[in-house]
Amino acid sequence: MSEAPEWVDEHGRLVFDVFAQACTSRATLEHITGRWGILAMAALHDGTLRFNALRRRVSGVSEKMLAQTLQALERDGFVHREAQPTIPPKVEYSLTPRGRRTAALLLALIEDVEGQMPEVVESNAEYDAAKRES
Amino acid sequence: MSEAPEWVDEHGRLVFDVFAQACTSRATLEHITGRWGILAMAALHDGTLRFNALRRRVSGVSEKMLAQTLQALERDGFVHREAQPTIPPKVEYSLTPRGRRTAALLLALIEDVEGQMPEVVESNAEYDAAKRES
DNA sequence: AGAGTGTACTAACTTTTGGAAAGTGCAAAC
DNA sequence: GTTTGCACTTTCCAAAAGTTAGTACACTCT
Repeated sequence: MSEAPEWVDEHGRLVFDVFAQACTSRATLEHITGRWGILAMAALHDGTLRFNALRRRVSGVSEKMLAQTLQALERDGFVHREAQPTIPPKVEYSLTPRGRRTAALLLALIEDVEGQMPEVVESNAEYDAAKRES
Repeated sequence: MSEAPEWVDEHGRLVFDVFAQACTSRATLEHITGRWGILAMAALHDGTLRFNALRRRVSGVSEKMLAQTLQALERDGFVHREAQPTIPPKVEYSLTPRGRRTAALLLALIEDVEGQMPEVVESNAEYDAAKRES
């Protein structure tokens, strides 16, 4: 049975490793942790959104980058795209079950970061002060 | 008592919001979720590493980007830098307690992604096939 | 009725960023 | 005594991101 998928080694373990330069998992990780990926995923965790609604929620994205980001996430199976061929067009984006699981982790991360921002701001000030006097 | 810090609103809630374009929390989030930030944090979660050891672990980083990434993480208080003024120089990087907490979330995310890579690869293939026939 | 706005993009162009290579200054190994 | 390693910084060019304009049509406002 040489039917075994290529992504397990001789011991049956997954061979994906983000620390390996050429591993495809690194690209996938970048899609979801990238500047806009993480925000798009988090925004969609609250529910389905249309393209421009998403664009307003993720303030600062350009249309080009949002489209590009969503295409990557759709290709990886995190996001579902449903287009109605009406005029004007209506396209709805939502998370797949897999995407929802991952988005939950991203939300936890976002909350962690927002929560420790006071310390981060203080840390920044100390670092800058220390460097200025050197 | 106008001693109240600027980062709480009139109801005592934190005002940091990564969805707001100008919020400093967005920059901080990018430092840890950026291409190299997440890998550096994850690598340091296993223990203290020197600059070049870290560079070997995070395969593919240029020296410039690793230095830049570590400086941002140190400034934000996620990473501690300890330099011994010997010749040749010896600089050790480790996570701060705060950094360790955040790194744990990043590790969970990395494991989640590595674990679903088989589905991702399949999803990629379907997406590409669907697009090719259109 | 004609102008303006909204929809979901793509294409062309410009600016910013990332990476590759070389420089630094000295010491230990070969 | 030449190569190697250390922890970076600087310079330069390619790649990525952002900005702007265009599409084709419908609905709203005046």
